[in-house]
Amino acid sequence: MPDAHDVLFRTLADPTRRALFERLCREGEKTVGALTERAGVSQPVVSKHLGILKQAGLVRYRHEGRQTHYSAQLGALAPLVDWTSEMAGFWQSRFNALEDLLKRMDQ
Amino acid sequence: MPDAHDVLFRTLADPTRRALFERLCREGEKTVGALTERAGVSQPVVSKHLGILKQAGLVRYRHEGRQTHYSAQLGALAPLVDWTSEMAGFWQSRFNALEDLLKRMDQ
DNA sequence: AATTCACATAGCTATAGAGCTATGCATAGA
DNA sequence: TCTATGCATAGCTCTATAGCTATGTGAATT
Repeated sequence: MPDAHDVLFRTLADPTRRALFERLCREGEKTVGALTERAGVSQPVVSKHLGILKQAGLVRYRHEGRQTHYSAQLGALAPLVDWTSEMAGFWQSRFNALEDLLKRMDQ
Repeated sequence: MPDAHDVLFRTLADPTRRALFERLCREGEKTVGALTERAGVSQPVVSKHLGILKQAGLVRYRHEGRQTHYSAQLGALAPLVDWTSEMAGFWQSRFNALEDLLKRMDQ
């Protein structure tokens, strides 16, 4: 079973899907129809991508009559943020370790 | 042609490839042989993934005799950080520190 | 009640790419 | 020079999935 990073990276790796998420982040809540207009793909494809984004926790929806309004769920990006910070942290600590070593050798 | 985000997300979406990058971040420079030992896939597959990571700018290598030493190139994560920051505007402050760090360390 | 509309689901095709084995190409060592 | 080693490349197979059209479902409209 894939971990949280896996789901997020895989979900956001598709350009069409990421573009949908970006639009929801930038422009706020949108209906499926509104998203389909500028998505460059058919409505079923948009629905499918939204379903995948939903499963990843990146979006949520709200029914209003026969329309479905989707919106971004930004909190879901946290694992991605953490992962990136962690990688940067390891890098930095090794850099510092090297600095310390060089300082000690300098004496 | 795919943009920088596309390349990064696609490159890091594969678990095997991301694990290789993580190991290089955590443990520093490694030879292909050392990476292959714990990768769970064959050596050619490791080489292929390293090639893709290289193309994405996430790693670099150095030849030493018949060995190739790979290491993480963390600066390449900057576009990912930027994208995330942009999407999650209200987390911006939490990320400025990391962004600055990456900028200073980017070679 | 019948029709139209908004979206979801089903089922299919085609392609991308992750894995394998076999082999090539240097370099190190005998 | 001949063999062994470390890695890269070639060529293949197989699975995952992004896209499509057709159809289902439920709400609004007449």
